Amino acid sequence: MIGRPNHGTRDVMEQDRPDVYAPSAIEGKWQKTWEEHGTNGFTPETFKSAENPFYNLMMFPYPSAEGLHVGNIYAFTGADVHGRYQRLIGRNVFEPIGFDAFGIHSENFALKQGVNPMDLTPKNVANFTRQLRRIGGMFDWDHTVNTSDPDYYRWTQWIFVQLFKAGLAERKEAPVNWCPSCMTVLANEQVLSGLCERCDTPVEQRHIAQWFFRITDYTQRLLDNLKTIDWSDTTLKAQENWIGRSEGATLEFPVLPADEGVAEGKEGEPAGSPFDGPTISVFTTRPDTVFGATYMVLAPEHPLVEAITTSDRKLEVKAYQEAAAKLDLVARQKDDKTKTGVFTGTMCLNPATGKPIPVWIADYVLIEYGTGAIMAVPGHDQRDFEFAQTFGLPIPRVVAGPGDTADTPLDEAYAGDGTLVNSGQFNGLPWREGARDIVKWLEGVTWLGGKGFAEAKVTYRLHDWCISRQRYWGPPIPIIYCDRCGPLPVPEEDLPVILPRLEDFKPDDSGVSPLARVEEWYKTGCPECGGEARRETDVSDTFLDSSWYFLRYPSTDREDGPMDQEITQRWLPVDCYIGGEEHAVLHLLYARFITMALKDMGHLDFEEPFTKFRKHGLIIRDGAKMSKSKGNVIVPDPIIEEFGADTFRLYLMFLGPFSEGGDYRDEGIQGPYGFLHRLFDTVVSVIGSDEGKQPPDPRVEQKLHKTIKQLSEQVPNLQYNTAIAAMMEYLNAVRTGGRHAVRAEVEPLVVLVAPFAPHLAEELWSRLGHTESVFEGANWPAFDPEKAAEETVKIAVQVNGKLRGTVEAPAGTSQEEAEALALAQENVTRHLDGLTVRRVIFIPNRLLNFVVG
RNA sequence: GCGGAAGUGGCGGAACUGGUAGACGCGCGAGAUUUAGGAUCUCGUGGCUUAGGCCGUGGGGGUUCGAGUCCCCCCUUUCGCACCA
Repeated sequence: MIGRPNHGTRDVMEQDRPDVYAPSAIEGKWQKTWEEHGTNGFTPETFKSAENPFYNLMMFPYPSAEGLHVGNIYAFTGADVHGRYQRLIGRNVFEPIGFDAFGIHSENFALKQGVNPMDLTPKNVANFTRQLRRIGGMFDWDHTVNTSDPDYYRWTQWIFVQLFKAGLAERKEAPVNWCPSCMTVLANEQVLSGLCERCDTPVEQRHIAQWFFRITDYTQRLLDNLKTIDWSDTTLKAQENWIGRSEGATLEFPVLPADEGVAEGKEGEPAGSPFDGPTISVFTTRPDTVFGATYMVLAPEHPLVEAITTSDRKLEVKAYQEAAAKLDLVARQKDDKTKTGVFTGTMCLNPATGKPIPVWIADYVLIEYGTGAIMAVPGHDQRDFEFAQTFGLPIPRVVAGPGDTADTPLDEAYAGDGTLVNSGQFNGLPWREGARDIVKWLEGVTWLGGKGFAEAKVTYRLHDWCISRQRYWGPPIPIIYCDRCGPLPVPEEDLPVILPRLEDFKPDDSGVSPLARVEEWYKTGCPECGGEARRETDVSDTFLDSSWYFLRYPSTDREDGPMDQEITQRWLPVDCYIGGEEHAVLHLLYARFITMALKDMGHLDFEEPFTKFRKHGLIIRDGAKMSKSKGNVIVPDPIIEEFGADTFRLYLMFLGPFSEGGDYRDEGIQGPYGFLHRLFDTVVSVIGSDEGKQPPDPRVEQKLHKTIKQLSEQVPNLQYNTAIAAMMEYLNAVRTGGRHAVRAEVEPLVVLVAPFAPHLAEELWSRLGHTESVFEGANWPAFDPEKAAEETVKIAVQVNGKLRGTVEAPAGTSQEEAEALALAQENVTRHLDGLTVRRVIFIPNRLLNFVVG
């Protein structure tokens, strides 16, 4: 009777047969109802006054021309199940969706197709909207955003202006990552192992004046707050690593004048007094090893290089600097690259030993970390060791590991625990104490106005956020340059600065945006003096668009400000955010920073935007990530057409643990499809034949309460795959042996399945005689612990830990009774025959183990 | 190198604080029903087996009455960061 639909045709034929499950008819009907009456039960009034608000957020998609892919649907379905569950337990759930439509993705695609992103984007958004409705999400279509809409980016620009006014946006010339293929600068976060995140082109270093957000002012807070938010562990770890706190010290190494020869000081006392020349600052996490610093290295780009290079070395140093500049980051960062470098001709004093040491430049020292200079301790740092070996520099030991003496030779750097040796008065100290004491000592060794040679210091890996992009498809940075008044923010009443329509929006290698080619656009008047001025022509990073979209959703009606105070207070921060791990350090970090900054400026009263964050896994197919090049991409539309959105949703959630992802197999969808069929048949079968008079079968009822209990624990924790398995098991129990189900057995199951298969649940709920939506009229069923309790249990009987039988007994059977029952079994007694029982282990209701010898 | 996750049937995956390994589903086998079916229903399905058992959760040790689960060593896969001083 129930046929596998052949691409919908069968389904259409069966639309007139009310006893047959016809997914597309049912889903069409309910989607229409939701469209007419709203998906989530809100009116504009109840939205403002929701008593039990739950903000359920998912990561908004970039609307590609290909349409929604399975990964999107997987993520949105998992989040939607969570939202629908929250609704069934009585929360007022706000579940918005929007479009991250600005950015290089869209622009590159438009370039490739030879179309304008202004034309392409609305088409893509319309297609996404259609698909999102088709999968049955509980999306709030009255509160949607599109980052490329002037009504939205007006406020993106407003945020830029606020940051500028707060001193958190600054323009500085800095070495930046330049992607020669995308022809734009990239944030550090967008460079992966020296390659452009987007196109895998090796990234070059360029010096361009750029706008930066001072996220580093917030480093410690971004780190400390991680302890206060409920996020997936791996995501917290990734943020912690990215922020990269290192504790150590900066040490000062006085530069010896080139012509004064070498004046050795006494050990432990810097030579010369008082010293008044320049010093080289280095950052180290191992100040305890300073006695082993036998040379210094500056990054080739270090500003002191030119000043300290002796005249005889100038040519060689210059050549090295140029060679280093040419190397792209990939080549420079190769692990197995042999160490190169040149001597500057200058010596420094090691402030601990008082001895002169040579200053080199080498590309293994990076300008952007620490001070761009290091003290090299070849005995205890492998990179320094390799360098010292290459250039024949001394490699003394200053830390002795277990079993080492001060003279144990080193055949590689020793970076482990140990005690200090060859370190003057600090010999014998464990290295940690040594580090502390040496810093304290060098702090006290002063020269030049009392400044010491050391200072305890914390360094972070996190850099300021470069947000300028020399591209077209983004919000213009709202800044005006006036020769007289300097860079000024666009007055707030003049926002938005509209992105003009350009027919030629192709980026070029000039280091400026295509907007710089449009004189009538960038020429403007100075907001201060009214004189001739020029707009900033760069646009801002896409990640700025997405750093605050969740703040806008509830306030999309508001036209005179980015956020409505009252609504924001009611709905934010976000109760639960579900998204992919790939944004663990990009989007999630920026969103936290922007939220903190807005809080400090008085626009928000909280500083962490996402109270709870859960990452979802990845759907793979044939053991690999879906990609066009591998040809293993699943196009969702035909599958939804064939099996229905409910089946597709259920299948995706059933594939594996939601947090881990799953392996998509085409045939696997038959399982959930059959389950929904059987559910439909079973529920339909109780209508008319049983109007709630018949009591449920006691065994089925017990199973029902166990199932409710299990789902009530697992669904809120996103453990969907096992929750679905439990529902299948329950339905199997209801149908065991072809028995006839009764209403009380199946009605609660309709509610349990509703978050996963909302259309079918609505249909069955209505057929059961209810007039309201299941999400309005039904409550998540409660379970009765007494009814969920097992009445009889199977106790495993073991002899010496090996299973020899099981006994069935009432729950709570005593050890004596259980033993008696077990000893009545021939298979048990046979194994005890002729042996002494030394001990009996009894775990009530579970296990009985005879220990014999 | 640093940081994290994971190795269980033919496959995806279950297994709470150590307590009957393989739930649920796919696939496969047998049968029923059907004009037919890639539909539905029933039963079976880790391996070996002398049919009593034996062996089985990446490998090797250990703790325990009992280990997928705890401890030690190793192997593999995978993700994030990475010449970060």
